[in-house]
Amino acid sequence: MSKLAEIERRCADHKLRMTKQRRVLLRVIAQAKDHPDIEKLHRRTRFIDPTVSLATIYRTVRLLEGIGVLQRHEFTAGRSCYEVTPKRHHDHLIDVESGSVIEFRCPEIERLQAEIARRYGYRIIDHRLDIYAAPLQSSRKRQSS
Amino acid sequence: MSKLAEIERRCADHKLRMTKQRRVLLRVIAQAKDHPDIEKLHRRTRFIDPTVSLATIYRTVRLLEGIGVLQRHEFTAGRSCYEVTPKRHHDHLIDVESGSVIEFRCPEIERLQAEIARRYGYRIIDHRLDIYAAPLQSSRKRQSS
DNA sequence: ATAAATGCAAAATCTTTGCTGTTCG
DNA sequence: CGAACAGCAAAGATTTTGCATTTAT
Repeated sequence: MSKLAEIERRCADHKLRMTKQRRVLLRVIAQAKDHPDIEKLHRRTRFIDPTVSLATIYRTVRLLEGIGVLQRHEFTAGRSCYEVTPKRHHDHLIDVESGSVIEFRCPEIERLQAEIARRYGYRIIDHRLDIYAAPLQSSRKRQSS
Repeated sequence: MSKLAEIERRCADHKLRMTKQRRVLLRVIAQAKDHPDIEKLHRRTRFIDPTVSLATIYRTVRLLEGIGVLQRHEFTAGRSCYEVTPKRHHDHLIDVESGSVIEFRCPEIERLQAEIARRYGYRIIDHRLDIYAAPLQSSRKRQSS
């Protein structure tokens, strides 16, 4: 099942009406390989259908976050960006020079977090681990390790 | 050396002028036991000296962040809050019911992060680990474990 | 048919900034 | 004295919302 079809099914499950604007936005979201912010989503959506308004992007993204289709991040202060909620959780390493984002998993860190929460008498609802880092060989082509 | 005196010294080191408004704000900052946002800082400062303006809070907080006296956090979207940069780094567990914040340290997690960054060819500039959690016995007095 | 969704513009929030007058050093 | 700082109000930036109209089911 394609990512797009899967998202559309989840929208249907939640009784969201499939308008033409939403169809376009969902397509943009499903195709995104990065973590676009609202402005990017709007631009990409408009490229396909210039009539889609900014307000609709905001409203729809908010809905999608509400039903768990999208996940919001705040890599830079005062501006949210989004990704389709991944099947398996991952955290993010943000390249402070290029702004690009690397996704990584570390079950060991997850385990330690749960342990910490438990120690204080809590259960984890959510967590966010963002690593801001600079390439070891700055401003050069990076060689593969 | 008191926390306040220490902060004032660091301001002097950076050639910041010690105005009456700053003196009051620094006192508020040094006394804070929580992670106040701009509005709280303004309110507390005004309580001591009602003439201090919001713009001054913003400008001074920004300066203080710049010289490393303050650290900014974004526990809730679209609103920054601050704490005096701690001597030893720690992360945060946010109680999603009360909004209160628990500070914790986990060197093991730090180590794993550094390892991850290195694996991808990066060195860590900064990182943020916020755990959002609910108390195990919700809405009750928590007993010590 | 009707409840939901859209577009537009206005409003709401949070933060920054231009300007003028004041103050620290 | 001169550069830095303060207050105020206006401007920016991002996000939300009221309202009239359109659309999916």
